[in-house]
Amino acid sequence: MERTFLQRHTVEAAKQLLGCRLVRTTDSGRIVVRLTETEAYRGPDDAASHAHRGVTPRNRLMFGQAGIVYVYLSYGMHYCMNITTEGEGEPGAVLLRGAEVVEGLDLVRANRPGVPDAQLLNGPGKLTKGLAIDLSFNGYDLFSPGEGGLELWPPETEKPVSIEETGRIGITKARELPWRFVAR
DNA sequence: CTTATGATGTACT
DNA sequence: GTACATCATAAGG
Repeated sequence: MERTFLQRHTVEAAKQLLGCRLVRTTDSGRIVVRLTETEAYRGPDDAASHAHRGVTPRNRLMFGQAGIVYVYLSYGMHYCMNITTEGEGEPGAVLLRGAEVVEGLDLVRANRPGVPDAQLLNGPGKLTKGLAIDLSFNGYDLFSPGEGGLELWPPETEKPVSIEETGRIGITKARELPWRFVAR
């Protein structure tokens, strides 16, 4: 996987991330998931985006280079994970909203006690909890050499995933933009 | 300093 | 379907 994969219009990047593998390595073992739900967030043209009104300390990563992990605390209790997109100075990020477990099911279960398998990772806060991703990953470079416990791998097959396109979820502004994508 | 708000999840009716 | 927990952030005074 290369950084150029994300150096493009965020909507394109959000679609191409579907089917990709996110690999999380911890002391307890390795978790591999397949991304099944993403949402694109841009800048001035996107009223629902954190970057809509320019740079702030929180959203600054959205304005930097692509391939950086952007994590923030949502509603005071859940973490949401994004991957930055576009070029330097052009704001954009893709919110990871859902995934399915490919490897390490018991590790994910351990992170989500009492939850049925079908609901382990079907939401942005659930995904970060299941993969044990928190604010310490904010600013993490997916493409820097070395071991950090998180990697992005291409889809396992060349076969393109079929994509369902809908309005975004859980926002009050710019709901009409069809920037949510679900792998079918 | 103060205050309103939210890219959510869970429990409950 | 509705209620609510809980706090960093951003914007305003």
